[in-house]
Amino acid sequence: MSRGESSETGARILAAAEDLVIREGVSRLTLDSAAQEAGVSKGGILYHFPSRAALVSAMVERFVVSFEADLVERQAYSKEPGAFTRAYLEATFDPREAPADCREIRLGGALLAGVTSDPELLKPMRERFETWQAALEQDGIPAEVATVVRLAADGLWLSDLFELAPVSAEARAEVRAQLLALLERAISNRS
Amino acid sequence: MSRGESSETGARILAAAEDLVIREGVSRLTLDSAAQEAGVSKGGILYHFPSRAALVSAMVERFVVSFEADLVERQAYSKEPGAFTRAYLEATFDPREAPADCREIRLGGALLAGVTSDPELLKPMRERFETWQAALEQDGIPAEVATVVRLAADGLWLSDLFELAPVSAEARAEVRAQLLALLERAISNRS
DNA sequence: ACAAGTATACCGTCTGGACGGTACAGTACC
DNA sequence: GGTACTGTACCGTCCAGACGGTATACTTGT
Repeated sequence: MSRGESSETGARILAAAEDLVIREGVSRLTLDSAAQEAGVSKGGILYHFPSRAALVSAMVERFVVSFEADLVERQAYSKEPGAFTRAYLEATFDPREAPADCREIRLGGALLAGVTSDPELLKPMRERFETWQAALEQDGIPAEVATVVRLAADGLWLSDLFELAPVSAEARAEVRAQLLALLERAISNRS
Repeated sequence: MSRGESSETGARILAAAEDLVIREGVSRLTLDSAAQEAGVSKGGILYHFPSRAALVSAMVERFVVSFEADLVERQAYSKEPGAFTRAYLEATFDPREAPADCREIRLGGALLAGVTSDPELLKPMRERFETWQAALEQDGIPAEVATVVRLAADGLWLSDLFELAPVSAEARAEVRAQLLALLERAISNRS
């Protein structure tokens, strides 16, 4: 289907497209603008990604895989109860790429927002969320506690994305502590 | 700027546009499609809303006002601590228009997703969120508890909107109970 | 009372630009 | 001689917005 990021130029195109999407949103991502951003011709883009949709799809895929990797890393293969829930919480509250604009997080939202026209493009993201939710429910703590943590984390993401009353750094730390306390309580209370 | 919904036809256009957006997303809202849906000509639309952006903007405004009214109604002017937080929680978990697909909630998300191209259109929504967040922080309970509730509610909204591992009705009730318990604990523990 | 003028509420066509995608000829490197 | 492009030219579609027109109601001067 698409040569994608297997090649050097393909990866550069993808990265440039991501920059563009983060800066201006998916709706402003055109083949021409992406070509310009990547320093490549339009033909060059279509050589690597057979259509605009394929390009967007590759971005979604990459985003999902990246967050997934973050989760795995944080969990560090711990099997303790609540480990996955904690990883999810921390991955959202203290993103890896803290520097300034938190590229990855913003990208996800821009993508999320931009692909509503074509539900097919959201499919990989939907599938991952289902997987994560399932993992949360099997995390050795009550499912409703894990779900509360997940929803709050997702809510934080939402507020960051669209800048809907974003939570300040201090408040964020307090909220994080509150959720961790909830988590600890659930761990020590389990039967 | 726009005659808007002050007239009968203006309101009909707005309602028709909302239906269209809920069904197909903002990207599919064109002047032509809206005209057809409303049983009005394209010129007729532009008479009431001077541009497509004005139409979308009116929808955002209406959505925000509607949710706001829901909050006020649920709060019923109670001044008890946690009243606003509880109202926010319940407005999200048990939407007024329960029937089927919950029109209002879906509309908000479709709008949210669709207006990323023009950040200006989100402004009224941003302002409201700031107001609500401020109210939550002044609700007579610790701000971090109120914020956790808000974030979880927003997270639920997000998951519904994009169908990202949506929470089942039973799980939703349990999560709601969990958050209410957190709220009650905060109320009884306040100094 | 009645013509003339004016404002309101639309209708429907046209245009110009943006964009996705195609086609293809050419280039440079390995 | 194939792989990896560049560059240009072009097609078809979609769509916002402009614009000229129309029908009806309401006002105003006489």
